Amino acid sequence: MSTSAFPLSPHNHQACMRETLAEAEALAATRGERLTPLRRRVLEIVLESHRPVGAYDVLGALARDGARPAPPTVYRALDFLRAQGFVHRIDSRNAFVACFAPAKAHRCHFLLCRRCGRAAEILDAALDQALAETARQAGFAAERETVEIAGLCADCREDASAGVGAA
Amino acid sequence: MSTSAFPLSPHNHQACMRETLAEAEALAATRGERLTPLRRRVLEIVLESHRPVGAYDVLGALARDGARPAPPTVYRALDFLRAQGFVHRIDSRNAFVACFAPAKAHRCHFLLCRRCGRAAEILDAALDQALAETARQAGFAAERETVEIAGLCADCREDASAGVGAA
DNA sequence: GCCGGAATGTTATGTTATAACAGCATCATG
DNA sequence: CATGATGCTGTTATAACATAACATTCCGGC
Ligand SMILES: [Zn+2]
Ligand SMILES: [Zn+2]
Ligand SMILES: [Zn+2]
Ligand SMILES: [Zn+2]
Repeated sequence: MSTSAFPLSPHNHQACMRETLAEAEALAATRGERLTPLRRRVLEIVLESHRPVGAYDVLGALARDGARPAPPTVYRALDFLRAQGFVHRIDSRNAFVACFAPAKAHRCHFLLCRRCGRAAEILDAALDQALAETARQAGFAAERETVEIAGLCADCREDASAGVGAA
Repeated sequence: MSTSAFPLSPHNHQACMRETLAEAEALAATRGERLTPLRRRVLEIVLESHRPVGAYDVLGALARDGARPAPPTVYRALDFLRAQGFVHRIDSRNAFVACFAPAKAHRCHFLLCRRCGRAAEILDAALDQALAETARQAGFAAERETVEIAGLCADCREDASAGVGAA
């Protein structure tokens, strides 16, 4: 289970998916929540990459499965997965990304690479602290945070400086 | 010109608007950019409150003026105003808010009150620092940041704890 | 088997945003 | 003044994202 800074470039993503899915199933069972076939399938679809996917991308993937669900079906599944913390929403992209550490309570802060498209969850106590302190100073009671830093990830910076231009 | 933490509850907003608009005009002139009547009017509309407004709200306001522009007209004006830093986008709300300190270079970080609806720009060096450090540690080259903290502002916390329920 | 609640299906519509091209204003230049 | 370049705005159409409202089905408990 990779909780590290940026999703390790060459990692065994099959195992990464499998483990995360198992973790989600265990959590749902513990909580008495029902990870139904549809919800599980939607989670699989979102887990397939570390890139945010749109709700209509999920819809398309389900359609290729043979089912032809309408948008509400997908949004409901995503709502459930979000409520369970299995999936997060990327506000700046109107898209959804899987959480690869759903068991660990955390705030949802992201690095978004504009080149490779990957979204990495940040787990940084100093940042959490700074955000909390900012709110405190303003007398503001924070309830939810959207923190999304867009730019170039380390891998893509290297590629770019090496003059490589992949499609 | 109020650059302070949360837009001071009882402030002279007419003056606040007027000064900010003048500042924007001066900046545009300095930069050789054209703050046309349409763009200026859109800025006025967004300046009318410290609350984020949707593009279609702006469209509605323009319609009430008598013109009946189509969406692209509004989005183009908003794009211009954003490029000039006169307006910021609130990603978590698909809405736009005026910048009341357009002359000052700054990152766009917001406090969003769910009760009064106001958006306050945060100018906090420690937070900027923490975000920069987070990116640096990941080897990430940050280009744009979305930082939006939603919750209850100080005024609204007081009102709530006083049991007051304003419309 | 029957009931009740949860999940999903279905239809329709609402909301946000952009592509593509047409027309017009403004301004420098000859 | 004509001319053309540029940039702003208008217009039409459509794409992309999201939800309301109601029907149906599934599934466990009785
Ligand atoms: Zn992986
Ligand atoms: Zn990258
Ligand atoms: Zn004001
Ligand atoms: Zn408030």
